[in-house]
Amino acid sequence: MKEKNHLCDLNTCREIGQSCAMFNLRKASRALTQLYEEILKPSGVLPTQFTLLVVTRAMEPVAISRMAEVLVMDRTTLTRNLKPLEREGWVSVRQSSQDKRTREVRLTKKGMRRLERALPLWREAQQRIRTSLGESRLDRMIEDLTVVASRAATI
Amino acid sequence: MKEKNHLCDLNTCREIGQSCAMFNLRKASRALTQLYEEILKPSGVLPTQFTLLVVTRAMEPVAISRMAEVLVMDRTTLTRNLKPLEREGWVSVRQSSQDKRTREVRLTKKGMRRLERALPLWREAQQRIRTSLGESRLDRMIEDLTVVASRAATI
DNA sequence: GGTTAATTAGTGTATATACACATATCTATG
DNA sequence: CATAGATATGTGTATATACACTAATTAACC
Repeated sequence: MKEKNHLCDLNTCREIGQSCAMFNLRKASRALTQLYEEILKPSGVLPTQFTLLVVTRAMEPVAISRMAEVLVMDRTTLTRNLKPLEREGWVSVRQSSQDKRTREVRLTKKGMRRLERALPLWREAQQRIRTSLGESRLDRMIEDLTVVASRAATI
Repeated sequence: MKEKNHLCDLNTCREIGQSCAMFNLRKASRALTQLYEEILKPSGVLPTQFTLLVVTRAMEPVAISRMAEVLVMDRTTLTRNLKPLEREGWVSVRQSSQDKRTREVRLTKKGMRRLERALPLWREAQQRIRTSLGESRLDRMIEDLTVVASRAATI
């Protein structure tokens, strides 16, 4: 008997480490983020910042809430994540003329140049993980991740 | 021509948002973490804290570096993530008697009780995403994530 | 046995994340 | 058109994350 009285006996906890979706997702996220961070380093752009530059470019001009929605990121988190980019002058965040509540994010020329500098490095990082995992497996995983992101937000 | 002169033309940036492994992994990670956080809330245990309790339980007594390695987490991050758990009295972190450099993490009785309280909620969260995705798909994804975590750390 | 290497860990600083709460603006309704 | 409800945003606070640097201890080598 011993341990078996507990919900969280040893075997259970070892099993959780291998089966928990959240744990494994966060772990992989840390690992991959570190890889991208290292490769992106020469460009002076951090992983999240690269993402924000790309999404800004793809959606500009875009309201903070709308952008946060696409990123599945809390609105207030995005506000704060944009600060370093504003400070560097890579993006501008200005009040909309139509709706004075809304603040619109845009990529600046400087931000565009920085993104151009980071892009080849991103390709390198992407290629490395792609080669290591195999194309079909990576594509499959990204598809799964997309589903998780949309489901988790609505379940 | 117009935009095509840039490496980061519109279509490229839109494509990156859909194909970047890092972006999609982080996005899914945020989404799933929010789901688990909401469900775990009544237990007073945050997602990362739940993970630390489980891993501590599975490995105790365990050195910080060893635990960080398993978590694919920077050692200094783990040191700081353990602080709230120490403050709550859920884990103890004490110098090893064998090696005075090493500090060993252990689950306390209080931590065990808290973990017992959180476990049913974790099962609920796990079940929800499992049902939503389908067992085989979730298992497959977790397998892929495990490979990513180990590969990314060594590439 | 003493000096150097390697190992283990913490701090300073900066970014990333989100909840609770507060503020400003807009829209719809009477 | 005044006001109530909805919408868009920012701040305070706490946790999560990692790099650069530093300190202490151990192991290895001569």
